[in-house]
Amino acid sequence: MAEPTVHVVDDDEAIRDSMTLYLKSMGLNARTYASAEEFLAVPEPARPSCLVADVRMPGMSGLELQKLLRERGSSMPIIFITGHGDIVMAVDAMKEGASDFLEKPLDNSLLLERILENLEKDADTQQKEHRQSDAGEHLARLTAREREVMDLLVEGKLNKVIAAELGISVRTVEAHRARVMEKLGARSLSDIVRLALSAR
Amino acid sequence: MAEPTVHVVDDDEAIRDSMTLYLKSMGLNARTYASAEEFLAVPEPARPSCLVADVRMPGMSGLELQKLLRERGSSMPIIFITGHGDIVMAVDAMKEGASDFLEKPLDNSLLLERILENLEKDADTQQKEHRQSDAGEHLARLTAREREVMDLLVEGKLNKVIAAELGISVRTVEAHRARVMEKLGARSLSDIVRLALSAR
DNA sequence: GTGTAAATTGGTATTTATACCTATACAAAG
DNA sequence: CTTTGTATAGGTATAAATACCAATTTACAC
Repeated sequence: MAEPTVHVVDDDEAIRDSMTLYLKSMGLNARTYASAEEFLAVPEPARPSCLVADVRMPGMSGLELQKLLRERGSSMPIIFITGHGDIVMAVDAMKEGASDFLEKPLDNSLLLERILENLEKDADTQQKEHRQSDAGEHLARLTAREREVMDLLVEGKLNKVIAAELGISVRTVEAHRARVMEKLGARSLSDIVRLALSAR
Repeated sequence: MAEPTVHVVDDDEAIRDSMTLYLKSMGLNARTYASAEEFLAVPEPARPSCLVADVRMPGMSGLELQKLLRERGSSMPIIFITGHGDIVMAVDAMKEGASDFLEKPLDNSLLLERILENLEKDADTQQKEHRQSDAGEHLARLTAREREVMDLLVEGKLNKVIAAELGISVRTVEAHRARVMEKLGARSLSDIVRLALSAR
């Protein structure tokens, strides 16, 4: 597993510096960005990661950054920090999937605790996503016809039923079925079913 | 599906009355409770339901009520309302799985909107939970031996392999397998696999 | 056009699973 | 003691899947 990293996005240089100093003193990898735009400009960080972002910043706000990341499909945990937040803002952020919402002035040990929680959670998330994308890649290797046959197979239909539904011979279904098993590295029907279910 | 119902828990009678009046005028079923204790005293409400609870109340607080319900395994959506809340309180509630956190004075149309969202979401949740408990009940009907056979079956093993592993004849495995299919109402192996996976 | 991947179909033999049937042994519950 | 449920095992016949083999057609890219 890659080195866990904390990504700090805040327009206030003093905060960036002190936070980085603190996190590094606690043995954590930390990177800083002066704006949401700067964070988005770098290649997607390796996981497990945790984003610590100010809500109010010149340019793109922390909440807009969150929205963009989620649309982009990133599930990176986000801890918001704010000097002048209110309940509505906090609740909205949480509903959009923020992990936490802390007020300045920051309690460093509290922040660290939350960061560690989220790094751990993200490691699990990453594993799960990895399994899913593995399954997805395997499925992507199937041709359209093979995929059709597999879907019907997963529904529990017999080769002869599949053949009838697709208007082809049982022999052809058998051929496709064998190819599906081979491409997916499955040794039994239950492997196929599990793979199909885990991929969605 | 049962009638969707809103459960209002607030110690302020004026708020209970006005909210009930409003919700009923909008065609919703509403029940009121003067305290968390009173809500807990009644039998668990039918779903889909949505709980609207004040945070600060004499006796048990709204947040304590939420904690208790979650421990009890209830997934009922909860909308908190509060007159003197702060960010920490709201964030904690959201992290514990609250659906929303609104401040008094309440905007009735906003509240209604959130309630409707949550009733809809709860209908889905209920369906999902129903399927899961169905699966669980079916599995509970199996004898220990049948369950053993089923587990190996789900792992993709052939009858003869199962027979060897359990030290019994293939015939017996076939008998158990047939009983499993019958008890679970499964028409194919993939039904079994799906059921086994959805039950955990 | 030529080549490649995909989809299609067939033969044969073997292995598995299924659908019926019956039957014995044992333990717990009535 | 009898009944019920469970686990065990077998017979027979059919249906289905698998493991090998080989072949034709079609569509798309180079």
